[in-house]
Amino acid sequence: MSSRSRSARRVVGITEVARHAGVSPGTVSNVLNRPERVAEATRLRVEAAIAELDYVRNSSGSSLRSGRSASVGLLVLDVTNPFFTEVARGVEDEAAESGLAVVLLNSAEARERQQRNVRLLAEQRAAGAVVMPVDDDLSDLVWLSRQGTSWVALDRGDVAEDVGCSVSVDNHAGGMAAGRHLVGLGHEQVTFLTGPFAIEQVRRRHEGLRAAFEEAGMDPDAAVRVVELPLLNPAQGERAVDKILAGGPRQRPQAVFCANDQLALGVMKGLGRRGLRVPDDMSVVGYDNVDLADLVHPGLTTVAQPKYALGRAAMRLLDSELNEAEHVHERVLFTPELVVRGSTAVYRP
Amino acid sequence: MSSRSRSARRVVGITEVARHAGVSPGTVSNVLNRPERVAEATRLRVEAAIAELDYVRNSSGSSLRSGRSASVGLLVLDVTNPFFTEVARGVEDEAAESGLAVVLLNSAEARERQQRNVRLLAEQRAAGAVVMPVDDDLSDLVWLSRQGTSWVALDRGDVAEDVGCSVSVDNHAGGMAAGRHLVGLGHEQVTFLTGPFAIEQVRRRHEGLRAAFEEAGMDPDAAVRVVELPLLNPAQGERAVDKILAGGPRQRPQAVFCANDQLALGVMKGLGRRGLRVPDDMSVVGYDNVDLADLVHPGLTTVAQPKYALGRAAMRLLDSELNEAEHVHERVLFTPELVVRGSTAVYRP
DNA sequence: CACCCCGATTGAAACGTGTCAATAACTTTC
DNA sequence: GAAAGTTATTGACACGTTTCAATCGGGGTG
Repeated sequence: MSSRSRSARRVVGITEVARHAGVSPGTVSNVLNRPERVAEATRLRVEAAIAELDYVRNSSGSSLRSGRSASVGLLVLDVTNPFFTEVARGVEDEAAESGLAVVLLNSAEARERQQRNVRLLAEQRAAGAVVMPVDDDLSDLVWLSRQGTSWVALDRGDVAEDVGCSVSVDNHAGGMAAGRHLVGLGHEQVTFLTGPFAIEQVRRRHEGLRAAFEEAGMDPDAAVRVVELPLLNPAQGERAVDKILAGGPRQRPQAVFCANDQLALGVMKGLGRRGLRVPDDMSVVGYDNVDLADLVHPGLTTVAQPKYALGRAAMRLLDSELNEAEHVHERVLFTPELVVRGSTAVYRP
Repeated sequence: MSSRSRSARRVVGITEVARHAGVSPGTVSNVLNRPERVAEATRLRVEAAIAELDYVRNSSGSSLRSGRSASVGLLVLDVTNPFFTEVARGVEDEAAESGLAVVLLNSAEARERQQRNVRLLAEQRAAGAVVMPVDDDLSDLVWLSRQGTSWVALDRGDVAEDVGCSVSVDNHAGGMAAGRHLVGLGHEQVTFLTGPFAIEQVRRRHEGLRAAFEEAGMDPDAAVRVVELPLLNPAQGERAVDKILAGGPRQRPQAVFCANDQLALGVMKGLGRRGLRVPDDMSVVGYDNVDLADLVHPGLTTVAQPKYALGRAAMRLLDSELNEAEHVHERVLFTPELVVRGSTAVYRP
């Protein structure tokens, strides 16, 4: 005997419920969607039938009919990155309140996977999407809106307003906050450790950092050195320590500003392995304020992004775009905040 | 002028493609689903029409017709937990190879949300699901299979084989590995810091830990003390340090075994804040081997779970269940591995 | 009592796809 | 060149839902 019992009872549809309650399918549909239009007595009868037959609505039917499904996609760059998972929580909570289902899709930082996911959303006739694009090329998304699925870009402030909505954090301000903090501590030689400059966010952080030095009357070209890495993960950060220290103790920077906490944590580990102490021998600043920034020792000074709020705002924006008849694209900008912990200290030559 | 251009061109269907290519809709369907049945020439003609009209299939139509959708759900306990996100990667990669779309749903450790998500899967007529259940009560899942959606339980080895498939890691062996390690280092007083014992996994780890002491000829009741917490997160771990140290230096345990890395990292922080050094004053062992276990200082000794492999195996199992005509539920068990880092050391009274 | 009105319900049509039996076109064989 | 066989294509229908114009029934009004 097989252990599957699925075919025992065929899944029931709206018509069977209707027959069972002695009404027409249309009435059942009304009970489900606009209960106020149906008389108390019949409503109760239908609800009883629904319960008795254990009817569960078939969303394929609905969305076939309406042309749209009631779910929104959330395209994240990387499911394993804590930054994105916090954002996901925000999106989910807000969506739940609007009665929308969230399907989380992972682009794994790969353009080709993003494209596949966008296509999937189009095939499912998703109502909308919250997207963190893998790079500056938004043509996939433009195509998506032509297919009738609206979207909101997340963490990408440079989206033109005639293309789509966006919610992001002021990266220039973030870089500047970090820079001012380091300048205030007396640092004069800083390395900016970053991912590819093709990513707009890190470019802006870099500019902000330089602006802080300029503001203090220092020459940013002399003060800020850049080390560019292909990926923003801890292993890369650890390996990059060699490059940071290259040139011997003479030219060693006094502080490292990392484009991301993962990178910063890797750097801290790499420094420790080489016998350098943080912050005595070198200060380290991260970006994002992931949970673990507070767990390492010393705690990581970092630029905090309002991750959860970011997610909520994006979803709220999307929701209003879905409901407004005439929508004008909007741009929402959050301001990040520096969180000072133990990984930065006054520079003592 | 509105900035939305969506209604510019109605989304095209299979019939319009057919007309454009001068064939019947059925032929277009064949081109999409069984291209070998259609003659080369017509196939090319249809493909040209598809490209020209930028046709994208409507999955609502397909799944309405077939009764099942081509996507599988992945129900995780907590999107923010690195353990689950690694598993998610495994599931996604395997699913991509089988041509299945993965929708990731978050139960947020809440029974009520799990229920909502299960219902959502039923409404979408999902082909299957990989589920990490919130607790021992699997009635939601039994209901789900009655609705025709098969599932594989993840990380829950006690699922009866007549109920469903499961893929899990041997928690008893994991607890035992940690225990043997601590015994070997000479520890005689260990605290097991854990989440609710209602969770089967942590019960088994506890048993394994005790078994290791028993094996060494020691009395587990005397050697192992249990501190139970409501949740398994870093903040809880940090706060629990008070309980661990309660009773003064005399009765202080020599080591702490945590049911989870997050907890262990919190404990390490809490200990550091109280001026206790790891591993000199106390050894700490975690469970999971998340990325960050290797980034803190000292590195966290922990029981590694094959997270990615776990996800892949679960998805593979689900896929075979979906394709086999006669399926017999299966149970797959992985063995965890102890990773020794700097957080544990020989006990020196 | 005829009329109208109004709320509640119905019936039919449509959404886009997949299936399958039936047909058409074409090839081979004698 | 006709019959038999093979391959390619068609046409119609079903899936479950929603919508909307049409209908029904009952109560109030003139």
